[in-house]
Amino acid sequence: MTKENFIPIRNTNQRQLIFEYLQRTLTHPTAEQIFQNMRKELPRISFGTVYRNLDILEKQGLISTVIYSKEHVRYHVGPMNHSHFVCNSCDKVENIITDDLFDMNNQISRRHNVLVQKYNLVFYGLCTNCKKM
Amino acid sequence: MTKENFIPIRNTNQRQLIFEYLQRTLTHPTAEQIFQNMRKELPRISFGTVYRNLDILEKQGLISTVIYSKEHVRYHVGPMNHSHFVCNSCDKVENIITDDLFDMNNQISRRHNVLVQKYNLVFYGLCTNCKKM
DNA sequence: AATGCAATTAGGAATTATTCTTAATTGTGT
DNA sequence: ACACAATTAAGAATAATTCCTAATTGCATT
Repeated sequence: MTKENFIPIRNTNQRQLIFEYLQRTLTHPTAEQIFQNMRKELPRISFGTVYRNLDILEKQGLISTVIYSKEHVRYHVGPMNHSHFVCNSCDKVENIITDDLFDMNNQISRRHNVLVQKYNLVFYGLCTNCKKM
Repeated sequence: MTKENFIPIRNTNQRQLIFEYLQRTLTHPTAEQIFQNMRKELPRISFGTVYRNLDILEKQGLISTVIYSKEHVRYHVGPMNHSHFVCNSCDKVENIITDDLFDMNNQISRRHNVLVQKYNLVFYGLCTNCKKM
């Protein structure tokens, strides 16, 4: 990293609080939900600040994004170490342990001569409750 | 299927031509790209018609959608029998054969007591060309 | 502790993908 | 050929995200 293209990242209160909120929440909130929650602690926060900080936190590798649907991107702390199941009927989200796929990035990288940096795997269907009905 | 909730699907020229376009194209076009291409054959087609017909074709199981990014949903003919790799640098898309994951829907269904109907798996990274630079 | 400056912020406007509304058109069963 | 419901074109409406700008703030260096 040369001096010219090094852009320092400052520790701002907004970014710190957004990260702490993501750490303590168990759901995988949307940007809208994050914005609404941050307003409790930072009444003057803006949507732009939320989006910009989510991007920065993701670039730093501190959070991951999951694309569940075309309408909503979701965020959660830490790297992606599991997948998600979304119920088509009630929109509930479940975490899915997919250890068996752990080595997939390397496999695909080798097989296709590319560099896989991450993957996004989402299952859709009916959850335990909804499939009964 | 009872008589009351049976809604007949008519064979319209627009839907037929959209489907034929998807059959002959090798890329996985976005709704915008589909719209632009259809205008060559149907100069008066509207965006609403494209979206509505893509939904209908997907419900009929004739096409599938892939969510690559929060900006763009992509469409392609037939059921999802492969995954995709998207280059973070040049946005190129490659098809990835993932036969090994074929039984995944059933496995997850059993393990989590849900009904998995489909999955969406996208890999992100650097393609053969871009990783050289 | 004060200063300088670049990174960041709030606020709101702009953009973009998608959905909705409505009157006119068209496919299909009779 | 008719009737009627499904579909269409056209454009307005909605919603998620990005962009713009002037004001603010974190931090390195006095």
